[in-house]
Amino acid sequence: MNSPFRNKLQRESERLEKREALLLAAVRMFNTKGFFATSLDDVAASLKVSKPLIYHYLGNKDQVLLECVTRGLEELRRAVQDARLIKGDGLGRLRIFLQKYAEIIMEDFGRCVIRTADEALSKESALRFRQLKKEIDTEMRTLIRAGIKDKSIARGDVKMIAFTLAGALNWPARWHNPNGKDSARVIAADMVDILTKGLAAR
Amino acid sequence: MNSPFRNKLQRESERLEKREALLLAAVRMFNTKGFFATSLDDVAASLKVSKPLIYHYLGNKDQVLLECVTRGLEELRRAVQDARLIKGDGLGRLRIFLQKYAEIIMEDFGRCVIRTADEALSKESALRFRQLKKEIDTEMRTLIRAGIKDKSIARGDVKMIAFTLAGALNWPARWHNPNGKDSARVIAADMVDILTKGLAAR
DNA sequence: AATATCATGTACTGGCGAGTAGATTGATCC
DNA sequence: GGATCAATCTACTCGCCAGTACATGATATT
Repeated sequence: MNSPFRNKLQRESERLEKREALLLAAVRMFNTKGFFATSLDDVAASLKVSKPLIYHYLGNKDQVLLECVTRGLEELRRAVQDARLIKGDGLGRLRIFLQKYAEIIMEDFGRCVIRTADEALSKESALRFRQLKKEIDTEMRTLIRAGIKDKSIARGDVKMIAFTLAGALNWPARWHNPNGKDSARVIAADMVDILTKGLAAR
Repeated sequence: MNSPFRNKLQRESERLEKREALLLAAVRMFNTKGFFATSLDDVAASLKVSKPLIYHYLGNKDQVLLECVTRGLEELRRAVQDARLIKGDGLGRLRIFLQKYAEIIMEDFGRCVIRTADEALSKESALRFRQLKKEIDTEMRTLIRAGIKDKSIARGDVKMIAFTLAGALNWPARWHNPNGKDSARVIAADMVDILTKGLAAR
């Protein structure tokens, strides 16, 4: 059951669990109070441990933030790659992706991606951060182009389309309350619908 | 011409000019480096003056930021109020507003409104900040509702429509380079078009 | 001419927070 | 059973930066 003696595997997984808990506490605090207004002492205190423990498990503040955003971007990349494998026309595939994208953006790590500005990271980390974001953007544009090609998406400037969509879907990272009653899924679906059909009455 | 002797009026206007220059230097630096990464010493140094001068003309850091965002929000409010006076159907009026909104968001003070998170301000200032934003949001929703009523805008959840539009139009505050070749007007027009017509081919 | 007001600078204080040194305890390994 | 390693703490250093005290020269006011 719950013996105080652990074998190697248990210790390993316990370590990971602690690491995870620290990272999660950090990202949540970054999201609610903002990166600069959050001290590592705060994060540590919220779990009733001391700051050096964060350095032990996660490294310095820059590394912590980089890992947070990398996780978020990893999820987004998975989403975009999944979308490519789906059957259906370009618009359909894009819609699936957008839905997933918006949902991720309302989760802990995804939200952090949006709320994090380059200045928060060290030069090298910021570079990496931009690279990863660029990847997502590129993939997204590919999806849009495919839709235009198969005529399911209206012709237009692909870059502007991508920015417009991303902007709209990123915004919930700022206002959505994860503890509120509005489900991320419904919000995402609503937004995707508005974006797909447009404002104008048909 | 340029005598070293000034009369009262000239002194007054010179004072305002200096104040303005300081505020502009501040908001630009906030926008490029981020509020927290910008020290008032930095701002002062960029104009080759000393920090206490900023306190003399503008007050403390919180007041500086509050004035920046208030200016941006003031412009936005003017835009929304102008839109109400225009002739035409709801969609037409909304489009005019959205265009103007996006353009403001790509200017110094407008951009600052979007880039500023509540945590950057003192409690009281943040409260005021939220109030002003709320006003814009309310007005915007009124515009949308009018469009739905006169059937120029497709039916839908007004709140979600407002958020989606605002999100899309806010995003350039993060990526648009004011020194780049892309004109704010064209970008704004493109985005408004995409949002109005939607992705789906007709 | 004396005095108040404004513009501006130099030089300081005080606090916060990132990051580190080093101690302690306990478990693991040989 | 000593040597190593992991987990954790306390207690520091050091630099940055908001904000202030105070000086000084210039103008304006009467």
